[in-house]
Amino acid sequence: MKDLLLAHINRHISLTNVEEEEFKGIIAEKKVFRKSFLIESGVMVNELYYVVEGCLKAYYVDDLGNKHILQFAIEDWWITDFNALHNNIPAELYIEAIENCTVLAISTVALEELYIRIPKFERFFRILYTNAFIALRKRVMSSLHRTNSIRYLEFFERYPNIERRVTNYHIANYLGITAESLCRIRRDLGM
Amino acid sequence: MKDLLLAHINRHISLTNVEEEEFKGIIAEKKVFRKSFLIESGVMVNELYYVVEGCLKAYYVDDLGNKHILQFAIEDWWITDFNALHNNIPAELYIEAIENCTVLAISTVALEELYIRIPKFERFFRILYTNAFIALRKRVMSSLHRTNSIRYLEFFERYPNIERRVTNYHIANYLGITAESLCRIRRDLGM
DNA sequence: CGCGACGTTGATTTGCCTCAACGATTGTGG
DNA sequence: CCACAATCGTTGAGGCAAATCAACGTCGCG
Repeated sequence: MKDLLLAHINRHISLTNVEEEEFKGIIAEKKVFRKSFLIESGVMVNELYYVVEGCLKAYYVDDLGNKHILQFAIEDWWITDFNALHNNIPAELYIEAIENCTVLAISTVALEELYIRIPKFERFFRILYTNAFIALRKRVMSSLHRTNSIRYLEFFERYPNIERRVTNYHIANYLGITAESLCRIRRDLGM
Repeated sequence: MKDLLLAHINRHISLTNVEEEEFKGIIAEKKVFRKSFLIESGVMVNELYYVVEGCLKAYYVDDLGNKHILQFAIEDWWITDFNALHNNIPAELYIEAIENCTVLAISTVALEELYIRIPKFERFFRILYTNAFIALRKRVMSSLHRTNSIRYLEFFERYPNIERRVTNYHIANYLGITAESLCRIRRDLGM
């Protein structure tokens, strides 16, 4: 269970057995059932989540009550309300399970202490956030300057394993277009 | 000159005089004149740039030859082709000076060595990339789910000091809309 | 001076949203 | 296990916001 996460981490840094054990001490397994929430708007956030199994979505609700999906997460992905977590402000996002999930929760307070004892973790998260930043820049390029049809195809390249696990409505929402438009795009693409 | 950068870094970590001197050793001052390039598409990238003075833009050119501005940078901002830098692939972006600039160049090879000697820098860049990631998520939310008029106003909140330094054409391009549309938005807002 | 970059306005087109309807599928409670 | 409700995918009609295309005045610069 926690080994999946350790393998993920060891792709970027090398941990000794002692360090692995110490890290295991600050992570806790959580089950989240379909339609229930890991984070709800307004709460304080102090954990980062790594998905071991299942599928979740992060969305916010605007002034008009419309939901907007910002991120999906499946196995081997990270999710939380990063803005709330790092700036110690109440969550703006809802993080809801689309399937029954198993996640590993990491308390940032414990993580901060760990950074001091084992700076290698600082390195790991530097690399992780750098990669996340780069991936988001690609998404900005895609969302601003490409047709919706191409953006739909790019979605599948980026999330090849999500297609059958979320509805088209979800994908349309993530792309910022209506479900009807997405349906017509799919028709025109012969899908 | 380099003190501006050290002050920037010391907002997140505390460096001793010795560490500051060591860091100064891996940064080099560069002048970039208006309309000249810090990075051009196709070249290999091995430096990160901190802007001491001036204004630059990062853009890419699509298959149809259209430019798309991804980022501006002014004093106290960082800029480079992060994807090319971190994945050791040729640059996709052009980084061009809009004004005559002074930047500080940090070689990532030297930086990697510094991370090992002084892990505090790993911490600094972890925090820097985390903040950049969070800021980009806000931009994604803005670009996908808000009207162009609101996005234009949000641009000024985010870049309050850029308004008089770049043309409306640049801003429109950054927002992914046409200059004509932006002009009409400005008219309707009474600007 | 003359050229090019920039900002602005108008006319037309177009892609997407909105609203509405309906069949298929899934889920749920009696 | 069936009946009914909710969700999902799909299609059509109509409208709107922004793109496109075109034109023109202003400004700064070589």
